[in-house]
Amino acid sequence: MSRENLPTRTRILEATLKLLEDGEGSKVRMSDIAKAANVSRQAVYLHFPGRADLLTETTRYVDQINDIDALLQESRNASTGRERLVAWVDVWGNYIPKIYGVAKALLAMKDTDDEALTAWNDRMNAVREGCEAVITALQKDGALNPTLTEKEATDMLWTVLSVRSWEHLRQDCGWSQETYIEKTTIVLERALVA
Amino acid sequence: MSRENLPTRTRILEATLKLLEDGEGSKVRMSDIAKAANVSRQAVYLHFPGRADLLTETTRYVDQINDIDALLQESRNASTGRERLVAWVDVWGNYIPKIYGVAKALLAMKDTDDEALTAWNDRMNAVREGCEAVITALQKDGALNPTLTEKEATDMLWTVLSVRSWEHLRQDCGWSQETYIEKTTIVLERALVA
DNA sequence: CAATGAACTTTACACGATGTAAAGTTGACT
DNA sequence: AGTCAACTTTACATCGTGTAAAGTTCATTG
Repeated sequence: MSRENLPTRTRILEATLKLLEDGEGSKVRMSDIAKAANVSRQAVYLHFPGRADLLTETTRYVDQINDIDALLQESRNASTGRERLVAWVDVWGNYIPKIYGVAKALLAMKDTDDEALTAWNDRMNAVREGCEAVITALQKDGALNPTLTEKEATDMLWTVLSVRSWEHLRQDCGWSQETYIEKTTIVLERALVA
Repeated sequence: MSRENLPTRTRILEATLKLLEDGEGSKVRMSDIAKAANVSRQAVYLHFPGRADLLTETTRYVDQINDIDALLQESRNASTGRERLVAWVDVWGNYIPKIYGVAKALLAMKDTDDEALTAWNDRMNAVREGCEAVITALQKDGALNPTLTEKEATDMLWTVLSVRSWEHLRQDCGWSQETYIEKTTIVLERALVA
């Protein structure tokens, strides 16, 4: 296993990621992560100040692995606003499953832990900017639903594309990822495009 | 204060409700509730087996106070499917703020506590039935967006009207309750009505 | 070749929250 | 006076996070 040769810090991040990904709602504890990374529980605290930091570093790790910047760039290439909306739903909507495990853990922490809250808000504001860019493009085309302001449209897009909505549709409603992308796109087009 | 004369069980429920309502994300503990109800912490366990039970009983208490059954009935009076959609968004959308405090606490527990999960699912399935009735009415009128099946439309409506979406729009986006109702209605009409 | 130092392990403990257990208090009703 | 129900008080078990400090291992370097 190549895993044994990785530096400890990386092994901890990988272990965290793995446990959060296939852990079905089961609460992942620091000791679980340590065990999975083959280090002592204390070693985890040697590399990360606390649980919140570990989780936020893990999201960064995921972003790095998936080269999120390149993905985001992709959706900016579309020419019309409408195409850009479709591309954005595709890019972000298909990225959610990759971060879901960590996101869920972070979301659960943000009610009690300030650092987790800040970390989560930072990431979600980045998503909001993506949404805003789409709406601006639509507006420029004169293709924005006139009953919504740009802010309202951005917020609505942001909400429908939130991790919570994805979770609801995929887990509680049993939708496949394909259906999620397809139907969400349809609904958003009708809702936002004039 | 009339509060002093109420039976202990009710006083505990009221205290729980109050704390969850104005507690700004602050975690409400059993001891906080006991203190607010003017009883010992142990007395709470005398009336409710545990935290999860207390929270679910509190939601029932809220439903009772607000006579939810009457409210739900109201939205069934509309004649056309479209009117029914609008009425439903109005009724349920305006009910969410009343349960939000308790809902949030229950949502936070459902990841770790099975009883909380069951209680929450029960309540949300009732909401889904409301959504389903709206979509069925739309379909009967031949007014349902033909690119969505009845199930998909129901799920989508359910998702947009979820507590999480309300939370996102009202807290994270800073929308007023009026804007929430108004814009959500507009978006859902465009998305679901042919 | 010893000495140093970095990276871990081991052991132990403090803290906060839920929940359990059991003995003591109070007041009404019989 | 005695009993019962509805509490209070005190104490303790459990779990997970986080802190503290001493001990081990091993590679580097003077």
